[in-house]
Amino acid sequence: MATRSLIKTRWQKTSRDDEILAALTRCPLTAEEMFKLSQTWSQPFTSLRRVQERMQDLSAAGQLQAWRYATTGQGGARLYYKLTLTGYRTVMQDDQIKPPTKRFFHEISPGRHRHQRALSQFIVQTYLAAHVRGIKVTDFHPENTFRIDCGERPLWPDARFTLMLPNESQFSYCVELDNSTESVLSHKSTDSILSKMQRYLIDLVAAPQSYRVLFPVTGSADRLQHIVDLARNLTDGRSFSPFYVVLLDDYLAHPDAFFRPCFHAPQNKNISLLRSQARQFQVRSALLARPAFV
DNA sequence: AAGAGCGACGGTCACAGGCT
DNA sequence: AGCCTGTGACCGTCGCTCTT
Repeated sequence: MATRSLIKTRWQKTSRDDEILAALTRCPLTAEEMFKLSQTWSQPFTSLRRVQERMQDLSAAGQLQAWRYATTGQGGARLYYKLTLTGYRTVMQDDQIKPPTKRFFHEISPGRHRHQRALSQFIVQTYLAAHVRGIKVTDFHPENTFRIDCGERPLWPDARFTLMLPNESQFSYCVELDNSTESVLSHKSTDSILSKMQRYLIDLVAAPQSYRVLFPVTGSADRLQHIVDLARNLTDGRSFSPFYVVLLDDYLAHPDAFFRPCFHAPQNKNISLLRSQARQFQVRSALLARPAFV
């Protein structure tokens, strides 16, 4: 038998290791989240235990590093894994490449744990939802790596990605995870939801490729309603709004998340993201010459 | 104390590649 | 062809840590 100490000193990369490393370029993940995500791979893991073991082996090989989430759930604190610089260079196949952000390989500060956990769950679910419908997720930008210049201060979405449907139509999204830590309506704060929506609307007028902004909400249904109401006020009188709001728990509840009526937009309650968007896409194509917003 | 996550360890099985 | 070796996947158990 191959002992673990041998693996530590002589690590051999498998195709599954490539998937693990690639997944961690998108966001930090726990073993449980990696197990879920692996169901979209050609060789899914068959047990959580095995995922933990492999992540441990990769850590011993210097490819990953683990820290504990300050959880409030039952049982011990979960580990979350991030790439090391070595691991990042392995997956990018470039031994000179620089980190995408300053803190990309650093421990997450405790104040960000809830936000990060929710964002990672959202991203994993997005890949699962795409997988069950044969949709490809392309052009993925992790948190703080996609800059949108608009107005006096740039926007840095929590994630940015494109969905490519089997019929080759494409939809792009920015993600703004709402942890109820920012005020919804504040004309002073540049981090308020209002300020972000205004800046997205400015950018969408000039953007060469249209996109939607998703607001997964970890808080209450009231919070969700406040955000939907704000979007309605901002886009009142227009045929559609680029903002889609969803309770994170609803989004995570079923693998077919894109086609379940769990999203809320100013013009409609309980709609599915892709069914409604595919319809809008046809309308938009016909009216492309007309400016869309503001 | 109970429950959950995880590290460490020892084991089996399958497969690939090298050697005789 | 048969054997040996190395490796990855997988399984079960034990003990530790942490939270409720």
